[in-house]
Amino acid sequence: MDWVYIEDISKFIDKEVEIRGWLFNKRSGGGIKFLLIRDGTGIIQGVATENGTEPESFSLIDELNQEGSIIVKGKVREDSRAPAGYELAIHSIQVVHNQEGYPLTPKHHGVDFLLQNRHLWIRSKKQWTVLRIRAEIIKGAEDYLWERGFLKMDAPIFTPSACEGTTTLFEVDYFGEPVYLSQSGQLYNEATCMAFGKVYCFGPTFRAEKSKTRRHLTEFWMLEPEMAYAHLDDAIKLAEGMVDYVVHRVLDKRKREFETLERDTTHLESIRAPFPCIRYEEAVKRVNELGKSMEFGEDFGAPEETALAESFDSPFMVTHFPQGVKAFYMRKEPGDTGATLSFDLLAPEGYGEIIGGGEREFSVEKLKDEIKKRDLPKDAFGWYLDLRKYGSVPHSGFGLGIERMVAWICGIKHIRQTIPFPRMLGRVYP
RNA sequence: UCCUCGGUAGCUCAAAGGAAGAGCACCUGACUGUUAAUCAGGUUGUUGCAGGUUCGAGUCCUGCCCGAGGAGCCA
Repeated sequence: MDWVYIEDISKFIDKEVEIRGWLFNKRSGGGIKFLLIRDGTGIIQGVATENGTEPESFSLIDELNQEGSIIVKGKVREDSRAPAGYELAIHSIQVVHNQEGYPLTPKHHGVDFLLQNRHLWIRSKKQWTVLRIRAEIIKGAEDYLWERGFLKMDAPIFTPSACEGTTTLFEVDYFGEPVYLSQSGQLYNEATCMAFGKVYCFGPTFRAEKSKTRRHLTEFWMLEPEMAYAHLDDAIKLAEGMVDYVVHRVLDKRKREFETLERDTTHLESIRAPFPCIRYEEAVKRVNELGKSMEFGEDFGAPEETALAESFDSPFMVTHFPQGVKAFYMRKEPGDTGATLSFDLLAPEGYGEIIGGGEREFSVEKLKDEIKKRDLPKDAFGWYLDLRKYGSVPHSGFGLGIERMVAWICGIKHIRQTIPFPRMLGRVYP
């Protein structure tokens, strides 16, 4: 008898199969018992009857508890009364492990309780679904880059100093020396892209900001491509092309998951690159027209960003931010406008900034000036300045926040549900 | 760091100064097509911690702890 996975069950109609999984829920109707069995790839309803099931297995069902691990043998059949259209006529059940008292009952629970039980919560339908979509989003984004000749070059997590200087860092004792957990792979990407042309890194990044909102984690995953000999326009094209590709691929490959989430995907389906693109000055003007007040030179606050995003029905870009709101390595716009060759890509529906990027400063003198102006520790940037001393070229790239992307695509309000184990202010368990 | 809200049974919540309750989970029983199954019965308490006011505090006051939403900052 073949051990099969539930996601493949439609290929085994009228066949005898074995499913190895866990009891998701059960209902009993006297002489007939319904088991919802999950195996990590899906959920199927198993039906046990007095006539069709071994007597020992049949009576054993009464003692089975939620999330007990079981190996079930039976025959697959189509039945419109079953939740997924297929069900398993159970012949026998082998109990691998059974224990009562599973904390997460199929009822409502509070946020704190669920987060304390995150290691179990990820078994529940909605969390499981979101994390499957997350995996597909990551694979899609990486495939998109590989198909375009990008190589994955991992950036270090221990770093000697800040990439952007302004945000708070987690300090770690490194054999007596202070080092910091990476807040971006950006600077290292610039080195690897001068060696390999087109690269990306994908890893966790850490921000010790005391942010307590639905858009923030202290540990989140960022996908950062970087291209040598590329300008702002090239980075923008890559970013919007990637978002377009990933959205449609996920809609195509994870249709069933979106049905489970009851996510209305009509606006996602209509997304087509290129996206609307406005300069920072225009965005500020627009925000003020929308009734939020905002000065030129400021970055967008959350309410301003949301108002702006609501005036578009697709993802859109804001370009040429002033120097003050962007990192020291962002290249200045030629012609002394005070703007940088930068862009943010914002998701609609109030999900905010999911991509930030631009063209990097490649003149060693201008970069030195900027480091001095911002009072950054210049010794730590020696190697970085070397990149401009030896074979410096224009180069561009961006960083994509995976969790915000997942939240937007899944229509999830809080980013904590878009990563298996969220790290937040005051929460590092489990 | 600041603002707002909250902490009562394993879970979700009610009890507006006067006998601590309900639903779910769990246990017992009924039911051969259930969809968070349903129905009947049963078990479940240091009301976050410390102090105060009062004849009497889950309820009012003070301090602390923990959590949630938001701001700033950011992806």
